[in-house]
Amino acid sequence: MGLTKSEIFTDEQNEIAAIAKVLGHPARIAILDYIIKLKSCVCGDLVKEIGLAQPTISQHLKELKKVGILKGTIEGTSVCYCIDDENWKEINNKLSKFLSKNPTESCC
Amino acid sequence: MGLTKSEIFTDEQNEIAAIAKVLGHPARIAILDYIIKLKSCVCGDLVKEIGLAQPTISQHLKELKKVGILKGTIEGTSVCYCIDDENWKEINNKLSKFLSKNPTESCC
DNA sequence: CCACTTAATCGTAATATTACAATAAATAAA
DNA sequence: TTTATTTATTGTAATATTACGATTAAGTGG
Repeated sequence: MGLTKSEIFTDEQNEIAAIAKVLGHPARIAILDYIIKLKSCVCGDLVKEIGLAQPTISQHLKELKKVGILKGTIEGTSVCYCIDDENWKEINNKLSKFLSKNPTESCC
Repeated sequence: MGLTKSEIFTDEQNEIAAIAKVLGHPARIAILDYIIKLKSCVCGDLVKEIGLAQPTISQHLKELKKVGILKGTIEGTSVCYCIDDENWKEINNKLSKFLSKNPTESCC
């Protein structure tokens, strides 16, 4: 046990969950907040800005990249992380679609 | 280690993450899908509908209740779970607000 | 009261996540 | 080449999550 039974859910359910899961950590929200605020790429000052060790930030960035929210381009010795606008839109659509599913009136 | 350093993030960041975290499991998405689809309360047939053991479903329901997405009312020997419409709206707003933060043009 | 049904809780095993020190890899600058 | 600088990776400890069997709790019907 301890392992999610993905096989019993639909692809859509697994996908929504996977996206939400990545957004389910304050460090990753903070990283996105920071990158979005600067409106441009950000490199290793995330480590200074957010109070976490460099390997930890690197790990979080990796997860954000894995679901496609971020993309990183190497710039000399540092790496520039940005929002992947296309994917962000798609992710936004998918989550919004899910969130707008609610019936107006629940029974209890 | 292994414990999230919530203190170093803003309340808003922690809140968004907490909501997303709960949505970050396909079983909980499936539960919500089912409850929303029926447009009315659902009791223990979630256990039949979704292929997970009763204690597991119960655990997931508890987490959905914890962040306020669901509310459960006892009906005789069974329990009726519904979307908490007020909270759902608020959660929708908070997530939508976060997702609409993205600048139109990223740098890389 | 006694069986039955339904859901919550407890205990626990398996796995995942979070965080970081240590180290490696890769480029830049001297 | 050597030395910084920057980021990724590896290894690992602490904690959290997921899932479920066993049990408990609480109501229903006989």
